[in-house]
Amino acid sequence: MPMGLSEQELLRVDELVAVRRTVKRGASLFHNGEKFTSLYAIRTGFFKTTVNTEDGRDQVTGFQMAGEIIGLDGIVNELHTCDAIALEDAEVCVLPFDRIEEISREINSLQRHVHKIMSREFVREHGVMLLLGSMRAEERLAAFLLNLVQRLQARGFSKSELILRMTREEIGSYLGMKLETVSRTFSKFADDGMVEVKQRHIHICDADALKRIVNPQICQ
Amino acid sequence: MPMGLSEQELLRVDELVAVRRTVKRGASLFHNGEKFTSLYAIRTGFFKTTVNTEDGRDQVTGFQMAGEIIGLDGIVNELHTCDAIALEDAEVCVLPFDRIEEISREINSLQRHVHKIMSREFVREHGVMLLLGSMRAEERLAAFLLNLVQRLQARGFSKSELILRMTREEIGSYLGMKLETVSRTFSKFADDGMVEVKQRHIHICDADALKRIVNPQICQ
DNA sequence: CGCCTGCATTGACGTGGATCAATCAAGGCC
DNA sequence: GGCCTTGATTGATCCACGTCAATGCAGGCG
Repeated sequence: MPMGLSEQELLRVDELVAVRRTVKRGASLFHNGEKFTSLYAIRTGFFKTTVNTEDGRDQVTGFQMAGEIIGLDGIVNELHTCDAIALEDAEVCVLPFDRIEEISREINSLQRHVHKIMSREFVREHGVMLLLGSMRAEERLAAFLLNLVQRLQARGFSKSELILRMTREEIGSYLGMKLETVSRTFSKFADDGMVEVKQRHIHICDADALKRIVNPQICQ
Repeated sequence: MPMGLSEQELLRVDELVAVRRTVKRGASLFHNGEKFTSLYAIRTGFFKTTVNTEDGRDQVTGFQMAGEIIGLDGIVNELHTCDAIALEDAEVCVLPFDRIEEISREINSLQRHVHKIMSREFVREHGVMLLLGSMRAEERLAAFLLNLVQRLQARGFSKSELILRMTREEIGSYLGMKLETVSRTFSKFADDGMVEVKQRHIHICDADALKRIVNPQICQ
């Protein structure tokens, strides 16, 4: 949330984030095709977003954790164009979009903040496109792990220990590979001593080695 | 541009789009790392945007034509995070971003319009992620051609005839495949009588067949 | 004009990851 | 406890696409 607001401005923002909603593990926050009214700020829990085409193709477009915003795709057509599914019990703030627009007309720093959130999402998606378009399986999984652990660390969790909230299949869908390949690549990383893998419990032993996989040139 | 503005509002918007800039073929509109100040609305010409990592990886993230907006990625960090290169001589409107924010605080429909432009870009990128993550080479190229021709048609051009402004390598970079595969896939489409290909001149003979490649189930 | 340069095409071959399939581990439930 | 379901691992095989390399084609220029 933006900084340096007056007391009155803070009140306005507070009322924006007043409404909460809980989502059980496996349940959806919104579905493809539903009317778009609000963005959602994740307070606790973990989500995936998936797009699906008429012909049954289906892909995970992102994993979101506490502090992140979902629903941005719905603004254009006032319809959500993806599904948001909770991967563990979650709580979100409901942010009615017309209220966001209204308040951000009054508070410049909120307006700027909203724009930055959107822009950050572009940068993230460009990263995913780079990953999907130009990396090999090992590079993808290494990049994925490093990204996850970095975001968790920013939230105060360990930078070497994590529990995956998603299945191998969901990871594969996100990274454009099959679940078997995800599993094999985890095993290879484990054989090479870079990580320890016990189902969804991951211990990163050698983050630098993972970085070297993603960035062979730079990290020598 | 948004509709239903008063005369005075129109004046405000007009002054926003007053400054023009021309970009020669091969030249850049902005570069990765440059300070972000403005969005750009393409008036004429054709651009590609590319992201590049420190280690020399490089990927085309999109092709933009008249009427489309580039530069959205720069907002977060006030730095551009990709390059925009003109693929033919081009002219753009320079839209200083702080002016956009200022005016959209006054004119609700402009604010909404800006948000929709951003959101549309998310939807587009989700489509690209789906393509990169789950489609095979023929499906990718068919989807690419259909998308291009549809956008050209919306601008009043033929829906069956087009001239590619980019090389096979750039297409491949965008679609996550090698230029040889792009070329071979074009040849295969030509053999099957779906398109005629003469270098960069493309004639689409059977758009439905292309659609069936992308969407086997639906289009029978 | 012939030469050069930058794309594009095409062929031969190798490989990374998909596919198919069996087995295993961990809950959840009666 | 035994049973069932869901997800993960691992092996064997296959093929789509990448790689390497030769050739063709068009435009620009001395």
